[in-house]
Amino acid sequence: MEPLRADMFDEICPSTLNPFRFGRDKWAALVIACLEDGPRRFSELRVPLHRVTPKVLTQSLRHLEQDGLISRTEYAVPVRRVVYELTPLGRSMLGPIRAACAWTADHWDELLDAREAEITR
Amino acid sequence: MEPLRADMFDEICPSTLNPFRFGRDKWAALVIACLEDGPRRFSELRVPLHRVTPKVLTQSLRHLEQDGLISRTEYAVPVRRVVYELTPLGRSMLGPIRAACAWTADHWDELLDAREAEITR
DNA sequence: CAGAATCCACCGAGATACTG
DNA sequence: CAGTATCTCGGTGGATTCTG
Repeated sequence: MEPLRADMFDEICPSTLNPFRFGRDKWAALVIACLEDGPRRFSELRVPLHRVTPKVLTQSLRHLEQDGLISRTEYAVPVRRVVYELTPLGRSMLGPIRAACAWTADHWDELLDAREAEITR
Repeated sequence: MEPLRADMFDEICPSTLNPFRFGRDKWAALVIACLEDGPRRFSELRVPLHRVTPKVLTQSLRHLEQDGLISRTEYAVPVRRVVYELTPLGRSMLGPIRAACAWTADHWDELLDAREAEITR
């Protein structure tokens, strides 16, 4: 599994232009995206989510856990490690999420146009 | 086109249990649902959305309009009427929305269980 | 009828600093 | 390493009252 890139969410995410939201809070969708390829450690998640403070990231992870979408596993040896992973329930969300993302990609220009027309009005 | 029922969204909507959200604000998804079958007047929308104050409903409608998802048309005769309608862009969202709603319906019990397990912990 | 104006409470989110 | 503890601030959503 490849490491997550630091610029994974630069520029566009999260944008208010996107009319779809997943999870309870602002960063939930990005966390889910990070976990698509497999389990990740807290510090691994912090790389692409470097604009999120640890407090807020923890909050988001707790919410996802409370909703049964991710699981949290703690190891003490050889060093302290906490691993987050999509549950089967969380993984089953990926289908509708992909449908929504495809729609957004297809209509991004229209969304942009609508917002820009509003500004110049 | 049938009138919208007053109990259309009673009981469950909007629930924090649902991990999908459409539009920018709390009520956007319900407005879209109301417009699925065709154009509706402001006062028609107020029937199923009776728990939403007119100010907040107007806000939500304005947001949807700014995002190009609905259109607003005003008539003065014979009486004042303002009609809201899904744009083609808004209508094209219905596909992914249905996918998300189907997922939620399929996994509602699991979502409920996860939240309840959290409470008793 | 279709809102606008005003005021207010809450909560999500961020900054900063600290810890088992 | 993986978080907590405070504090703060702004924005969303709601109650109430008023209007072209």
